[in-house]
Amino acid sequence: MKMKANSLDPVAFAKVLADPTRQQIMESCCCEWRNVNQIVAAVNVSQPTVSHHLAVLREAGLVKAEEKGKNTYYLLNQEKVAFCCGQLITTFAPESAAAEQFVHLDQVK
Amino acid sequence: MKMKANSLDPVAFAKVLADPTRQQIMESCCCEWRNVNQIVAAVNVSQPTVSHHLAVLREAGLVKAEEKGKNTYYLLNQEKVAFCCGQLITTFAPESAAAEQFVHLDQVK
DNA sequence: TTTTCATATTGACAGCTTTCGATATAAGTT
DNA sequence: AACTTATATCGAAAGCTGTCAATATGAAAA
Repeated sequence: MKMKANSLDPVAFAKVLADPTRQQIMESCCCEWRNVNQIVAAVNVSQPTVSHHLAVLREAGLVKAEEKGKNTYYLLNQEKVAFCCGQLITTFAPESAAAEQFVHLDQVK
Repeated sequence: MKMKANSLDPVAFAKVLADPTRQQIMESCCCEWRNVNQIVAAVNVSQPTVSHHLAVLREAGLVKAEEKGKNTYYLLNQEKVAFCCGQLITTFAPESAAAEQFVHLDQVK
């Protein structure tokens, strides 16, 4: 059974998501590897601000980073997002229809 | 088809969740109606602080409130939580296994 | 109607967060 | 080696947020 090293508690997860710029960044690297300049072009803030947000996302394990020459490419960690959302649902919507899908996560609290 | 009056965008939803006290409050009224004193007893902050957080949750539509004599009872809106988590999943984990369950939400963006 | 109890509101303060310009770092280019 | 390009880090300013004590409100109890 695979050991899940870097988990992310529901408060920390929500804090990361609780910013519009960060959500824009997440969308922009959701499904394709994007370098910082591409992300800067997609959101309306300065390059240092984007780097700051990427650091937050990196530290939370919500994006994967890959250096390639001069560039650093980022990709959203969709599986981690899904896992954290599953945590939220089992905790705060345990009796909802949606919760059934996540029962197997078997929260240890 | 039922019109969904008060939606909640993903940033606003995350902001509400992005506080440990608020998550504790949500847990304490997740599955049973609780009055403010009961909630105060369950979390380690003052009564005004709890009232403040309950106001935030109320304004977001994430709790239902019911006055009964001197007391006000609160209950977490699990379906709304589930819906918002579904939004997060379809937006930020669209290629995950979990996303398939939420496809029917058919995001209008 | 006075008192008590439950909850909400107000005002203030401390700490955190977002943002930026300036600068550092470090890799490729000339 | 000097220059450019890509990204990260630093330091500071502005605004937001959580918290509390004090107080207001409003309903039931005495």
